[in-house]
Amino acid sequence: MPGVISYPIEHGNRASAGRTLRPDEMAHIAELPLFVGLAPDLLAIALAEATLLRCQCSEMLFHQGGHPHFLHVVVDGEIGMYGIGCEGEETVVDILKRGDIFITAAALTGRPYLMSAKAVSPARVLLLPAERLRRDLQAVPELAIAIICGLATNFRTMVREVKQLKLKTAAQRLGIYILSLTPRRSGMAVVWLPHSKSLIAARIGIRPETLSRTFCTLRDLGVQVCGAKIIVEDVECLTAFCSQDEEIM
Amino acid sequence: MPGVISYPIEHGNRASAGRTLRPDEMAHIAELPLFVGLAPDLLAIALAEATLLRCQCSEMLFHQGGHPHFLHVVVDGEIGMYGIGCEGEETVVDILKRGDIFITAAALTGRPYLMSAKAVSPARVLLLPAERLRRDLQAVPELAIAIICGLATNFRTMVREVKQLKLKTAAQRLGIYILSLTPRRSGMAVVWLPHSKSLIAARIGIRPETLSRTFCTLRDLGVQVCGAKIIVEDVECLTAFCSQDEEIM
DNA sequence: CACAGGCCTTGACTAACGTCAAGTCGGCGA
DNA sequence: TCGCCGACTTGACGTTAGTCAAGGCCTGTG
Repeated sequence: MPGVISYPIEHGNRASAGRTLRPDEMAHIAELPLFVGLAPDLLAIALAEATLLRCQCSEMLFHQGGHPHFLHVVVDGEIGMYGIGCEGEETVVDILKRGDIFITAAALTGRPYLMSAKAVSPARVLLLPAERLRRDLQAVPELAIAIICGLATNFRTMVREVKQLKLKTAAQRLGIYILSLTPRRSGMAVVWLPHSKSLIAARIGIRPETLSRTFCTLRDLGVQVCGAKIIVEDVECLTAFCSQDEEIM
Repeated sequence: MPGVISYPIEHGNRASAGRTLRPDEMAHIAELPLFVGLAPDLLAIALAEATLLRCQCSEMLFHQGGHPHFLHVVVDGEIGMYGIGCEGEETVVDILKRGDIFITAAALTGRPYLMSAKAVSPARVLLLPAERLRRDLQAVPELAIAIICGLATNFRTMVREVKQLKLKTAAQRLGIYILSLTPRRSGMAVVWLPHSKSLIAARIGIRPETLSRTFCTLRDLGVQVCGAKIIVEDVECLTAFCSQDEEIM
């Protein structure tokens, strides 16, 4: 598994993983969806033992199978969640961005990580000690509810993922991915791929070779590819091809 | 979509969905993992407006796209969670049994159902009004934590599902399914399929025809099929074939 | 400038799984 | 008992995506 086990340090398992927070960081963190609406004193409780981890691009945060000690929150940048197969095959289960909480499930239940995490851009990640958090949840109902909402959102993302994998073709999944990059609901759209094509391939569950070919398939539907720039001539046409109902898919 | 849209009543959307609880039912419900450890007075709060829904086999509980009004908890029997594609193709995302909570995510966030629910055996389902529950979560931290644990477990189930779909072949997924039916970790095992083969096929994401053929593939690994009875000659051999690490897969 | 190393693309081939169409088997009601 | 229906199996074939190999293109580096 090249590139995967070559990082010896698992931040998720280090007690001294990050630094304590500076005031400006504190302010930046208070604006995260998880914490907005939380009274300043409750925020202080929640962040009392929190630290901030700075990651370089492609740095591993932790490995599948390891044991969690922190709840992670993405403050900046993007984190890829990888599933690793028995022969070291990697697949990308999700790519998280600012505000997303991850491994809530592992951290709160004490079960081992089901996924590995790797920064796919330079990133900063807030670490909340799991044991402390479990106590805070009892004391701060608002925090518990925020965690529930985060977890609920993550759960729904996974359900969509399962449905897509079972009910859509590769071309449809790619189309859905492209559509997720544009706010436009009709007419023409120009989008830029935010990741390398191999990462996107792993994200939608195909090989890079297949991704190339799948882009060719979409060309007949008015999707032009030029490097990382994608021109969708008719968003509605692509939406129809993907049979995409945003709300429930 | 035969059999799916033919049930006009959506219990999930009816205010008078079930009956209030009898004492014996109350006791049966108090033993659910969601509620054990909850003090009797807190349990009374949580169940104050709860009702019990009795479902016949293959009765629809609600449809994908609908709007949730209740948190559902399986008290008895089994509930299939179905994803429905644009042409009416059905796939089974999960099959829930006693103790499992479902559509927590939809009920608590107020978003539409991502899945349809259908009883796959006669079943009883506890309905907790969503609005009431949201208030209770504030008042009863123990309840919030129980909900978090339930959601976390559900989330991890979905992550496993995604990893399996992306990293395992149909034969491996079937093997993993069979292994999930036996507590044995080595030697010989006899298991009985708890569902029809077409349901199992939808569960692991293949067609019924492919399931038949896949059973033939597993025969070479010492898996004998006789109706619903499955004999696994060597559990470890099958486990190795599936590259199955229970903990993290 | 040459060159190495990624990343992406393309082609030829293969494997896995789906589709369509019979056909079998067992259960159940008239 | 008969006949029907639904669930399952089997065969033939098609489609989709994976595999392997080669080559292009860009970028960073000596």
